[in-house]
Amino acid sequence: MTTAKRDTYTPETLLAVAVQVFNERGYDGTSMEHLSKAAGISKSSIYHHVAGKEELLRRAVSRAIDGLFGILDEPGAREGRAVDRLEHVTRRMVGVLTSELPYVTLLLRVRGNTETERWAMERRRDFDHRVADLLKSAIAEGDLRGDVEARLATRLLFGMINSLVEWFRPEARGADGAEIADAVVQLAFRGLRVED
Amino acid sequence: MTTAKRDTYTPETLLAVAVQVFNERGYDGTSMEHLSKAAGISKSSIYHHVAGKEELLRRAVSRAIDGLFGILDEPGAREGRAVDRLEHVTRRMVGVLTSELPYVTLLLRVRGNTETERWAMERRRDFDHRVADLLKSAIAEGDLRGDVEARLATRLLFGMINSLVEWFRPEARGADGAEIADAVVQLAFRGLRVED
DNA sequence: AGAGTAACCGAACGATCGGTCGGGACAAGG
DNA sequence: CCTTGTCCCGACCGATCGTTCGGTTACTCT
Repeated sequence: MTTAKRDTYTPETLLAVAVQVFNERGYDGTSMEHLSKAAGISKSSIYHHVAGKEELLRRAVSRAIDGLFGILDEPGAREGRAVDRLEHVTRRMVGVLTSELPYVTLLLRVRGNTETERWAMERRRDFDHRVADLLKSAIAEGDLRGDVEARLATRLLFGMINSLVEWFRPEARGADGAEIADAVVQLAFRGLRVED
Repeated sequence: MTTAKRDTYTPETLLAVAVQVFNERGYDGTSMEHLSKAAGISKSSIYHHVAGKEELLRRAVSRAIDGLFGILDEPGAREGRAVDRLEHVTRRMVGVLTSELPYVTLLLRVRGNTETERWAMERRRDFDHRVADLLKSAIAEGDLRGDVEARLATRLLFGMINSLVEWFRPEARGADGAEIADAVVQLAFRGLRVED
Protein backbone atom coordinates (compact mmCIF):
# COMPACT_ATOMS: atom_id res chain seq x y z
CA MET A 1 0.00 0.00 0.00
CA THR A 2 1.13 3.57 -0.50
CA THR A 3 1.51 5.76 2.52
CA ALA A 4 -1.36 8.16 3.04
CA LYS A 5 0.97 10.78 4.43
CA ARG A 6 1.93 13.25 1.74
CA ASP A 7 3.93 16.10 3.23
CA THR A 8 5.94 16.88 0.11
CA TYR A 9 5.11 17.47 -3.50
CA THR A 10 5.26 15.03 -6.36
CA PRO A 11 4.84 16.05 -10.00
CA GLU A 12 1.25 14.82 -9.75
CA THR A 13 0.23 16.67 -6.60
CA LEU A 14 1.92 19.80 -7.86
CA LEU A 15 0.03 19.41 -11.12
CA ALA A 16 -3.27 19.39 -9.29
CA VAL A 17 -2.48 22.74 -7.73
CA ALA A 18 -1.17 24.23 -10.96
CA VAL A 19 -4.17 23.18 -13.03
CA GLN A 20 -6.52 24.82 -10.58
CA VAL A 21 -4.65 28.12 -10.85
CA PHE A 22 -4.44 27.80 -14.63
CA ASN A 23 -8.22 27.48 -14.78
CA GLU A 24 -8.80 30.44 -12.51
CA ARG A 25 -6.45 32.88 -14.21
CA GLY A 26 -5.95 31.30 -17.61
CA TYR A 27 -2.68 29.63 -18.62
CA ASP A 28 -1.10 32.77 -20.07
CA GLY A 29 -2.42 34.84 -17.18
CA THR A 30 -0.69 32.58 -14.64
CA SER A 31 2.92 33.30 -13.68
CA MET A 32 5.29 30.94 -11.90
CA GLU A 33 5.04 33.37 -9.00
CA HIS A 34 1.27 32.73 -8.87
CA LEU A 35 1.92 28.99 -8.84
CA SER A 36 4.50 29.23 -6.07
CA LYS A 37 2.11 31.20 -3.85
CA ALA A 38 -0.69 28.69 -4.46
CA ALA A 39 1.60 25.71 -3.82
CA GLY A 40 3.20 27.26 -0.77
CA ILE A 41 6.74 26.70 -2.03
CA SER A 42 9.19 29.02 -3.70
CA LYS A 43 9.27 29.61 -7.42
CA SER A 44 12.59 27.85 -7.87
CA SER A 45 11.41 24.80 -5.94
CA ILE A 46 8.81 24.12 -8.59
CA TYR A 47 11.62 23.36 -10.99
CA HIS A 48 12.78 20.57 -8.72
CA HIS A 49 9.61 18.65 -9.60
CA VAL A 50 8.86 19.64 -13.17
CA ALA A 51 10.87 21.01 -16.06
CA GLY A 52 8.80 24.17 -16.39
CA LYS A 53 5.46 25.80 -16.95
CA GLU A 54 4.79 24.13 -20.27
CA GLU A 55 5.40 20.63 -18.88
CA LEU A 56 2.60 21.25 -16.40
CA LEU A 57 0.34 22.16 -19.30
CA ARG A 58 1.41 19.11 -21.28
CA ARG A 59 0.80 16.75 -18.38
CA ALA A 60 -2.62 18.26 -17.77
CA VAL A 61 -3.94 18.15 -21.32
CA SER A 62 -2.46 14.68 -21.84
CA ARG A 63 -4.46 13.40 -18.91
CA ALA A 64 -7.63 14.91 -20.36
CA ILE A 65 -6.97 13.53 -23.83
CA ASP A 66 -6.25 10.05 -22.48
CA GLY A 67 -9.53 10.12 -20.60
CA LEU A 68 -11.51 11.08 -23.68
CA PHE A 69 -9.86 8.62 -26.08
CA GLY A 70 -10.29 5.88 -23.49
CA ILE A 71 -14.02 6.17 -24.04
CA LEU A 72 -13.71 5.10 -27.66
CA ASP A 73 -12.07 1.81 -26.61
CA GLU A 74 -14.90 0.79 -24.30
CA PRO A 75 -17.21 -2.00 -25.48
CA GLY A 76 -20.22 0.30 -25.33
CA ALA A 77 -18.56 2.57 -27.89
CA ARG A 78 -17.59 -0.27 -30.24
CA GLU A 79 -20.52 -2.68 -30.29
CA GLY A 80 -24.17 -2.26 -31.22
CA ARG A 81 -26.10 0.21 -33.30
CA ALA A 82 -24.41 3.55 -33.96
CA VAL A 83 -27.11 5.48 -32.13
CA ASP A 84 -26.57 3.42 -28.99
CA ARG A 85 -22.81 3.80 -29.26
CA LEU A 86 -23.27 7.55 -29.64
CA GLU A 87 -25.44 7.71 -26.54
CA HIS A 88 -22.84 5.71 -24.64
CA VAL A 89 -20.07 8.09 -25.73
CA THR A 90 -22.22 11.05 -24.76
CA ARG A 91 -22.86 9.71 -21.26
CA ARG A 92 -19.24 8.74 -20.75
CA MET A 93 -18.04 12.12 -21.99
CA VAL A 94 -20.10 13.74 -19.27
CA GLY A 95 -18.53 11.25 -16.85
CA VAL A 96 -14.98 12.09 -17.90
CA LEU A 97 -15.68 15.82 -17.94
CA THR A 98 -16.94 15.68 -14.37
CA SER A 99 -14.30 13.31 -12.98
CA GLU A 100 -11.38 15.01 -14.74
CA LEU A 101 -12.95 18.47 -14.75
CA PRO A 102 -9.94 20.76 -14.25
CA TYR A 103 -7.81 18.87 -16.77
CA VAL A 104 -10.49 18.83 -19.47
CA THR A 105 -11.25 22.47 -18.74
CA LEU A 106 -7.66 23.35 -19.50
CA LEU A 107 -7.72 21.25 -22.67
CA LEU A 108 -10.81 23.00 -23.99
CA ARG A 109 -9.25 26.43 -23.53
CA VAL A 110 -5.86 26.11 -25.21
CA ARG A 111 -5.39 28.64 -28.00
CA GLY A 112 -2.47 27.18 -29.95
CA ASN A 113 0.28 29.60 -28.92
CA THR A 114 2.88 26.87 -28.30
CA GLU A 115 3.72 23.52 -29.88
CA THR A 116 2.17 21.73 -26.92
CA GLU A 117 -1.08 23.61 -27.37
CA ARG A 118 -1.20 22.92 -31.08
CA TRP A 119 -0.62 19.22 -30.45
CA ALA A 120 -3.49 19.21 -27.92
CA MET A 121 -5.82 20.93 -30.38
CA GLU A 122 -4.98 18.38 -33.03
CA ARG A 123 -5.68 15.40 -30.78
CA ARG A 124 -8.93 17.03 -29.75
CA ARG A 125 -9.90 17.46 -33.38
CA ASP A 126 -9.23 13.77 -33.97
CA PHE A 127 -11.58 12.87 -31.14
CA ASP A 128 -14.28 15.16 -32.49
CA HIS A 129 -14.06 13.54 -35.91
CA ARG A 130 -14.42 10.08 -34.41
CA VAL A 131 -17.65 11.11 -32.71
CA ALA A 132 -18.85 12.89 -35.83
CA ASP A 133 -18.42 9.65 -37.78
CA LEU A 134 -20.51 7.88 -35.17
CA LEU A 135 -23.28 10.43 -35.62
CA LYS A 136 -23.13 10.10 -39.39
CA SER A 137 -23.48 6.32 -39.06
CA ALA A 138 -26.51 6.75 -36.83
CA ILE A 139 -28.12 8.91 -39.50
CA ALA A 140 -27.25 6.37 -42.18
CA GLU A 141 -28.80 3.61 -40.07
CA GLY A 142 -31.99 5.65 -39.90
CA ASP A 143 -31.99 6.22 -36.16
CA LEU A 144 -31.21 9.94 -36.22
CA ARG A 145 -32.93 12.56 -38.32
CA GLY A 146 -31.02 13.67 -41.35
CA ASP A 147 -32.51 17.12 -41.83
CA VAL A 148 -29.82 18.66 -39.61
CA GLU A 149 -26.39 18.42 -41.11
CA ALA A 150 -24.29 15.82 -39.28
CA ARG A 151 -21.28 18.01 -38.72
CA LEU A 152 -23.44 20.85 -37.42
CA ALA A 153 -25.32 18.52 -35.10
CA THR A 154 -22.04 17.15 -33.77
CA ARG A 155 -20.76 20.61 -33.02
CA LEU A 156 -23.93 21.53 -31.18
CA LEU A 157 -23.82 18.27 -29.22
CA PHE A 158 -20.21 18.96 -28.27
CA GLY A 159 -21.20 22.49 -27.37
CA MET A 160 -23.75 21.18 -24.90
CA ILE A 161 -21.41 18.63 -23.34
CA ASN A 162 -18.29 20.78 -23.25
CA SER A 163 -20.18 23.65 -21.65
CA LEU A 164 -19.99 21.63 -18.44
CA VAL A 165 -16.54 23.01 -17.79
CA GLU A 166 -18.06 26.49 -17.58
CA TRP A 167 -20.57 25.78 -14.82
CA PHE A 168 -20.24 22.29 -13.31
CA ARG A 169 -19.00 22.34 -9.73
CA PRO A 170 -18.67 18.84 -8.18
CA GLU A 171 -19.17 20.09 -4.63
CA ALA A 172 -22.62 21.42 -5.54
CA ARG A 173 -23.97 18.21 -7.08
CA GLY A 174 -23.56 14.49 -6.99
CA ALA A 175 -19.99 14.24 -8.11
CA ASP A 176 -20.61 11.51 -10.67
CA GLY A 177 -22.78 13.71 -12.88
CA ALA A 178 -25.30 10.97 -13.64
CA GLU A 179 -28.27 13.34 -13.58
CA ILE A 180 -26.44 15.66 -15.95
CA ALA A 181 -25.72 12.83 -18.38
CA ASP A 182 -29.44 12.03 -18.30
CA ALA A 183 -30.34 15.64 -19.00
CA VAL A 184 -27.90 15.90 -21.89
CA VAL A 185 -29.19 12.70 -23.47
CA GLN A 186 -32.79 13.76 -23.01
CA LEU A 187 -32.20 17.19 -24.48
CA ALA A 188 -30.00 16.11 -27.33
CA PHE A 189 -31.55 12.79 -28.39
CA ARG A 190 -35.21 13.59 -28.06
CA GLY A 191 -34.45 16.28 -30.57
CA LEU A 192 -32.23 14.18 -32.76
CA ARG A 193 -34.16 10.90 -32.85
CA VAL A 194 -36.71 10.26 -35.53
CA GLU A 195 -40.14 10.70 -34.02
CA ASP A 196 -41.37 7.49 -32.37
CA MET B 1 -22.02 60.37 -46.17
CA THR B 2 -18.76 59.24 -44.64
CA THR B 3 -15.77 58.93 -46.89
CA ALA B 4 -15.00 55.37 -47.89
CA LYS B 5 -11.30 56.15 -47.85
CA ARG B 6 -9.81 55.04 -44.54
CA ASP B 7 -6.06 55.40 -44.64
CA THR B 8 -5.62 55.99 -40.92
CA TYR B 9 -6.83 54.32 -37.76
CA THR B 10 -9.73 55.29 -35.56
CA PRO B 11 -10.39 53.69 -32.18
CA GLU B 12 -13.03 51.53 -33.89
CA THR B 13 -10.93 50.26 -36.78
CA LEU B 14 -8.03 49.62 -34.44
CA LEU B 15 -10.40 47.70 -32.18
CA ALA B 16 -11.37 45.41 -35.03
CA VAL B 17 -7.74 44.46 -35.56
CA ALA B 18 -7.05 44.05 -31.85
CA VAL B 19 -10.05 41.83 -31.21
CA GLN B 20 -9.02 39.49 -33.97
CA VAL B 21 -5.55 39.09 -32.46
CA PHE B 22 -7.02 38.71 -28.96
CA ASN B 23 -9.13 35.83 -30.19
CA GLU B 24 -6.25 34.12 -31.94
CA ARG B 25 -3.75 34.33 -29.10
CA GLY B 26 -5.95 34.97 -26.09
CA TYR B 27 -6.09 38.34 -24.34
CA ASP B 28 -3.30 37.58 -21.87
CA GLY B 29 -1.27 35.90 -24.59
CA THR B 30 -1.37 39.03 -26.75
CA SER B 31 1.30 41.69 -26.24
CA MET B 32 1.16 45.26 -27.50
CA GLU B 33 3.98 44.22 -29.79
CA HIS B 34 1.68 41.61 -31.36
CA LEU B 35 -0.98 44.24 -31.82
CA SER B 36 1.41 46.70 -33.44
CA LYS B 37 2.60 44.08 -35.94
CA ALA B 38 -0.98 43.16 -36.82
CA ALA B 39 -2.04 46.79 -37.16
CA GLY B 40 1.04 47.79 -39.13
CA ILE B 41 1.85 50.72 -36.86
CA SER B 42 4.33 51.05 -34.02
CA LYS B 43 3.56 50.06 -30.46
CA SER B 44 3.58 53.63 -29.22
CA SER B 45 1.23 54.77 -31.97
CA ILE B 46 -1.50 52.58 -30.56
CA TYR B 47 -1.60 54.85 -27.52
CA HIS B 48 -2.47 57.77 -29.74
CA HIS B 49 -5.86 56.13 -30.41
CA VAL B 50 -6.67 54.28 -27.18
CA ALA B 51 -5.62 54.58 -23.55
CA GLY B 52 -4.19 51.09 -23.38
CA LYS B 53 -4.68 47.38 -23.74
CA GLU B 54 -7.50 47.13 -21.24
CA GLU B 55 -9.54 49.84 -22.97
CA LEU B 56 -9.53 47.72 -26.10
CA LEU B 57 -10.90 44.83 -24.07
CA ARG B 58 -13.54 47.02 -22.44
CA ARG B 59 -14.71 48.42 -25.78
CA ALA B 60 -14.94 44.93 -27.25
CA VAL B 61 -16.90 43.25 -24.48
CA SER B 62 -19.17 46.29 -24.15
CA ARG B 63 -20.13 45.95 -27.78
CA ALA B 64 -20.93 42.28 -27.27
CA ILE B 65 -22.96 42.91 -24.13
CA ASP B 66 -24.95 45.70 -25.78
CA GLY B 67 -25.79 43.39 -28.65
CA LEU B 68 -27.04 40.65 -26.34
CA PHE B 69 -29.10 42.89 -24.05
CA GLY B 70 -30.59 44.58 -27.09
CA ILE B 71 -32.32 41.29 -27.85
CA LEU B 72 -34.32 41.44 -24.65
CA ASP B 73 -35.83 44.79 -25.64
CA GLU B 74 -37.18 43.54 -28.95
CA PRO B 75 -40.96 43.01 -29.23
CA GLY B 76 -40.46 39.32 -29.98
CA ALA B 77 -38.76 38.89 -26.63
CA ARG B 78 -41.40 40.81 -24.68
CA GLU B 79 -44.75 39.77 -26.14
CA GLY B 80 -46.48 36.43 -26.49
CA ARG B 81 -46.12 33.06 -24.80
CA ALA B 82 -42.87 32.43 -22.94
CA VAL B 83 -41.95 29.52 -25.20
CA ASP B 84 -42.24 31.73 -28.27
CA ARG B 85 -40.24 34.50 -26.64
CA LEU B 86 -37.58 31.97 -25.72
CA GLU B 87 -37.39 30.74 -29.30
CA HIS B 88 -37.09 34.32 -30.51
CA VAL B 89 -34.25 35.01 -28.08
CA THR B 90 -32.54 31.81 -29.15
CA ARG B 91 -32.69 32.72 -32.83
CA ARG B 92 -31.58 36.28 -32.20
CA MET B 93 -28.71 35.13 -30.00
CA VAL B 94 -27.43 33.08 -32.91
CA GLY B 95 -27.84 36.20 -35.03
CA VAL B 96 -25.86 38.40 -32.67
CA LEU B 97 -23.20 35.74 -32.16
CA THR B 98 -22.65 35.49 -35.90
CA SER B 99 -22.81 39.20 -36.70
CA GLU B 100 -20.67 40.28 -33.74
CA LEU B 101 -18.65 37.08 -33.62
CA PRO B 102 -15.19 38.31 -32.57
CA TYR B 103 -16.58 40.60 -29.87
CA VAL B 104 -18.83 37.95 -28.34
CA THR B 105 -16.01 35.43 -28.59
CA LEU B 106 -13.86 37.68 -26.46
CA LEU B 107 -16.69 38.21 -23.97
CA LEU B 108 -17.21 34.49 -23.51
CA ARG B 109 -13.54 33.93 -22.74
CA VAL B 110 -12.76 36.51 -20.06
CA ARG B 111 -11.47 34.92 -16.86
CA GLY B 112 -11.93 37.72 -14.30
CA ASN B 113 -8.31 38.78 -13.84
CA THR B 114 -9.06 42.51 -14.00
CA GLU B 115 -11.92 44.76 -12.89
CA THR B 116 -13.05 45.10 -16.51
CA GLU B 117 -13.25 41.33 -16.89
CA ARG B 118 -15.18 40.89 -13.66
CA TRP B 119 -17.66 43.55 -14.74
CA ALA B 120 -18.16 41.76 -18.06
CA MET B 121 -18.74 38.44 -16.32
CA GLU B 122 -21.35 40.02 -14.07
CA ARG B 123 -23.27 41.57 -16.96
CA ARG B 124 -23.16 38.23 -18.72
CA ARG B 125 -24.55 36.49 -15.66
CA ASP B 126 -27.41 39.00 -15.61
CA PHE B 127 -28.26 38.16 -19.18
CA ASP B 128 -28.18 34.43 -18.47
CA HIS B 129 -30.58 34.86 -15.58
CA ARG B 130 -33.02 36.80 -17.75
CA VAL B 131 -33.12 33.92 -20.23
CA ALA B 132 -33.36 31.35 -17.45
CA ASP B 133 -36.46 33.14 -16.15
CA LEU B 134 -37.94 32.93 -19.63
CA LEU B 135 -37.36 29.20 -19.71
CA LYS B 136 -38.90 28.77 -16.26
CA SER B 137 -41.99 30.65 -17.40
CA ALA B 138 -42.28 28.41 -20.44
CA ILE B 139 -42.25 25.38 -18.16
CA ALA B 140 -44.85 26.96 -15.88
CA GLU B 141 -47.05 27.66 -18.89
CA GLY B 142 -46.86 23.98 -19.79
CA ASP B 143 -45.07 24.40 -23.11
CA LEU B 144 -41.73 22.94 -22.04
CA ARG B 145 -41.16 19.69 -20.22
CA GLY B 146 -40.45 20.01 -16.53
CA ASP B 147 -38.51 16.81 -15.97
CA VAL B 148 -35.22 18.54 -16.78
CA GLU B 149 -34.32 21.16 -14.22
CA ALA B 150 -34.77 24.66 -15.65
CA ARG B 151 -31.38 25.99 -14.67
CA LEU B 152 -29.66 22.92 -16.08
CA ALA B 153 -31.61 23.14 -19.32
CA THR B 154 -30.69 26.81 -19.63
CA ARG B 155 -27.03 26.05 -19.21
CA LEU B 156 -27.13 23.33 -21.83
CA LEU B 157 -29.03 25.62 -24.21
CA PHE B 158 -26.44 28.34 -23.70
CA GLY B 159 -23.74 25.74 -24.19
CA MET B 160 -25.14 24.88 -27.60
CA ILE B 161 -25.54 28.49 -28.69
CA ASN B 162 -22.30 29.84 -27.27
CA SER B 163 -20.32 27.02 -28.83
CA LEU B 164 -20.73 28.92 -32.09
CA VAL B 165 -17.75 31.06 -31.21
CA GLU B 166 -15.58 27.92 -31.29
CA TRP B 167 -16.36 26.83 -34.82
CA PHE B 168 -18.51 29.33 -36.75
CA ARG B 169 -16.62 30.99 -39.60
CA PRO B 170 -18.73 33.52 -41.55
CA GLU B 171 -16.72 33.11 -44.75
CA ALA B 172 -17.63 29.40 -44.89
CA ARG B 173 -21.41 29.80 -44.58
CA GLY B 174 -24.19 32.22 -45.21
CA ALA B 175 -23.07 35.04 -42.99
CA ASP B 176 -26.46 35.56 -41.39
CA GLY B 177 -26.49 32.16 -39.70
CA ALA B 178 -30.15 31.51 -40.42
CA GLU B 179 -29.63 27.81 -41.07
CA ILE B 180 -27.72 27.53 -37.81
CA ALA B 181 -30.51 29.21 -35.89
CA ASP B 182 -32.89 26.69 -37.42
CA ALA B 183 -30.66 23.79 -36.39
CA VAL B 184 -30.31 25.06 -32.84
CA VAL B 185 -34.05 25.51 -32.47
CA GLN B 186 -34.74 22.09 -33.97
CA LEU B 187 -32.21 20.37 -31.74
CA ALA B 188 -33.05 22.18 -28.56
CA PHE B 189 -36.82 22.57 -28.77
CA ARG B 190 -37.80 19.25 -30.23
CA GLY B 191 -36.12 17.86 -27.17
CA LEU B 192 -37.53 20.38 -24.79
CA ARG B 193 -41.11 20.58 -25.99
CA VAL B 194 -43.75 18.28 -24.55
CA GLU B 195 -44.39 15.56 -27.09
CA ASP B 196 -47.03 16.62 -29.62
C1' DA C 1 4.50 81.09 -45.82
C1' DG C 2 3.45 80.05 -41.20
C1' DA C 3 0.77 77.91 -37.33
C1' DG C 4 -1.66 74.15 -35.65
C1' DT C 5 -2.59 69.49 -35.21
C1' DA C 6 -3.41 64.52 -36.15
C1' DA C 7 -0.76 60.43 -36.82
C1' DC C 8 3.12 58.29 -36.11
C1' DC C 9 7.88 56.79 -34.58
C1' DG C 10 12.32 55.00 -31.87
C1' DA C 11 14.14 54.77 -27.48
C1' DA C 12 13.66 53.96 -23.04
C1' DC C 13 11.09 53.24 -18.42
C1' DG C 14 10.21 50.20 -14.18
C1' DA C 15 8.02 45.89 -13.52
C1' DT C 16 7.46 41.30 -14.23
C1' DC C 17 8.19 37.24 -17.07
C1' DG C 18 10.02 32.06 -17.16
C1' DG C 19 14.00 30.02 -15.77
C1' DT C 20 18.93 29.24 -13.55
C1' DC C 21 22.29 28.85 -9.95
C1' DG C 22 24.77 27.70 -5.69
C1' DG C 23 23.87 26.31 -1.51
C1' DG C 24 21.31 25.10 3.08
C1' DA C 25 18.35 21.87 5.89
C1' DC C 26 17.44 17.31 6.92
C1' DA C 27 16.65 12.38 6.90
C1' DA C 28 18.56 7.76 5.61
C1' DG C 29 22.30 4.46 5.26
C1' DG C 30 26.95 3.10 6.10
C1' DC D 1 30.58 10.43 12.24
C1' DC D 2 30.29 11.29 7.23
C1' DT D 3 28.27 10.80 2.83
C1' DT D 4 24.36 10.86 -0.30
C1' DG D 5 20.23 12.46 -2.12
C1' DT D 6 15.79 14.85 -1.65
C1' DC D 7 13.54 19.05 -1.08
C1' DC D 8 13.68 23.58 -0.78
C1' DC D 9 15.40 28.49 -0.74
C1' DG D 10 17.01 33.61 -1.99
C1' DA D 11 19.33 35.93 -5.43
C1' DC D 12 19.80 36.68 -9.87
C1' DC D 13 19.59 36.23 -15.28
C1' DG D 14 18.25 38.06 -19.97
C1' DA D 15 13.98 38.81 -22.14
C1' DT D 16 9.67 40.75 -22.53
C1' DC D 17 5.75 43.10 -20.48
C1' DG D 18 2.52 47.53 -20.83
C1' DT D 19 3.40 52.16 -20.94
C1' DT D 20 5.65 56.89 -21.48
C1' DC D 21 8.21 60.49 -23.67
C1' DG D 22 10.40 63.64 -26.92
C1' DG D 23 10.37 64.41 -31.37
C1' DT D 24 9.32 64.06 -36.64
C1' DT D 25 6.52 63.86 -40.37
C1' DA D 26 2.56 65.48 -43.34
C1' DC D 27 -1.67 67.61 -44.00
C1' DT D 28 -5.12 71.51 -43.12
C1' DC D 29 -6.43 76.08 -42.36
C1' DT D 30 -5.60 80.94 -42.64
